[in-house]
Amino acid sequence: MDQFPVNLLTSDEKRKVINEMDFFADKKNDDESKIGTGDEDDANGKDMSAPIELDSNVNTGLHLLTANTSSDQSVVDDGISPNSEDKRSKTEMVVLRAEMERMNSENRCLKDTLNQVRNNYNTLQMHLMTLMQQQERDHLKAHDDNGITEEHGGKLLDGNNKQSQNGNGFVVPRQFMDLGLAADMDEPSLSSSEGLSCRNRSRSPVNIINGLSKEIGREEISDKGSQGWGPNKVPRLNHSSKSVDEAAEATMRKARVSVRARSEAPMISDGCQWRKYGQKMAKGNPCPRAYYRCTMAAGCPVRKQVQRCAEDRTILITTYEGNHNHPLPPAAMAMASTTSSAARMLLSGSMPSADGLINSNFLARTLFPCSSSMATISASAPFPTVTLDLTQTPNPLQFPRSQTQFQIPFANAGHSLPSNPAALLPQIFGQALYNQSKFSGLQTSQDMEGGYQATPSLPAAMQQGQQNQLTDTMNALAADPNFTAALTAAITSIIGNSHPNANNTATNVVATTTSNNGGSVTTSNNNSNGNNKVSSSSFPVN
DNA sequence: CGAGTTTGACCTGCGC
DNA sequence: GCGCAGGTCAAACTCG
Repeated sequence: MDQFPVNLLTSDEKRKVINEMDFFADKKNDDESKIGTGDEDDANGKDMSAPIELDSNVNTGLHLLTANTSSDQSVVDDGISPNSEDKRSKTEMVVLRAEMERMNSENRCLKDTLNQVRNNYNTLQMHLMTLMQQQERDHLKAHDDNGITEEHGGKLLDGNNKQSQNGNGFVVPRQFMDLGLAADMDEPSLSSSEGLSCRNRSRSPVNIINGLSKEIGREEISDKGSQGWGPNKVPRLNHSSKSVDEAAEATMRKARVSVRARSEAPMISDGCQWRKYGQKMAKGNPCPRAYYRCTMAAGCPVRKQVQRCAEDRTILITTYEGNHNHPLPPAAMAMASTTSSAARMLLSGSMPSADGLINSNFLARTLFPCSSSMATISASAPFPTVTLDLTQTPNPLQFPRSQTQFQIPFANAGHSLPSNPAALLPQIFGQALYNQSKFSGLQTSQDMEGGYQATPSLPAAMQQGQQNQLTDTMNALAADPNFTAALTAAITSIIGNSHPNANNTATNVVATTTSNNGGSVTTSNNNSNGNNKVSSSSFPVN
């Protein structure tokens, strides 16, 4: 392994030892694999599993290499042979120290990567909101200018247009960028004045809410916001003292994320615990609509409605509202972050305006760049609603390469869809946002603490190809089946060390088996919260 | 016995 | 003001 190149050097070249170990380790692996300690030049994941072996093999390896081997080593042996035990142990110390250093740097690198992915996601999400608002303004301006700039943005906003291709021939969600973002498209840096001004124009949550109230033309921050959803009656009675945060939350609760998925099961498993509090016959649908409330924490405002589609009763429509007020297990976080992100994006885009259709296509392309029909936004609904249609299973081959790789962790069980189809959504969200960053050249992490260093000795190259390396890193990570578990553990440690329901929920998800037969997602749920009983008896389906 | 479900009554907003 | 529809409440009920 890494000790091999060290043997080529004498003790007074220790400094070079450390440097060269990282560079030559991979190339030397082929030779080393014959000895039995080497790994292929694979991703970091394999290296990460190596240290234990390495520690126990260091001495042996050194001896083998110095004493037993072949012509390549003879020269080295000549150099080392006069050494005393002392010198040899020093060399081993150097090896071990360097190895530890390398491991530390890898750990740091992985941490940085994780942090960067997370920060990128958040930053891009913020930026996306800003861009949507700017796009809306630009579009309105284009309307005022009687179509002068329509070619730039308007035509591409056509809901039926296809993915545009750039000069390189790869498919780019061009609409995404053309929504008032031409400048950013050309200038691959957010540090441009355009980007800064764009950023400066971002609305605070308060402004978003205020704007929404005006744009929607009705009092979104009305008493009703908390009226219906409050698990207790306190908000109902406390009208005048509503804080801005409460108002914001009320507005957020207005936004809905609807997930359509084929499922014979009465309810999709999303990692949360729900309690049914009502059922109603909805107009125009022979199937009753069930109302559930999140019971993972007292007072959690999140509700969901579950209803079969009237046209195709194999389709289950689950509509989420609100944000959880408690830590979530990873499985639940998937859906929670999805609904939260979608709601935020939705609310920042003033759906009910005339631009609803535009933003609908915009978000649809964002979510599902290869399908224009998988995500729609209803501007006519009483509340702004994002509908994510998972019944039209996208062909994984149609996804951009990196996007497909985001499904890899879920495909471990041999399915092309995750056990919880909705769990795929945040990946899509994140990937879509990441795609935007790639295509628009957003660089949001240069100012991160310590920067992103995949290779400690290549700091300059990192700035240049940060996104590419991030892509590579993420691809490598995604290809590693251990990454999901590691990421889950990391996220879990971030959002809260011990959530009482984490294990339970995770178990539920694991117990949920999903098969994907020609786009039909069949879910059998072994979860023990009793929702199956409710729903199976409630829905006149099956 | 507690947790969860069922179901009719009730509340609220909206359109006419 | 009235009726309708969506949403919630809460007592009764079921189940393990």
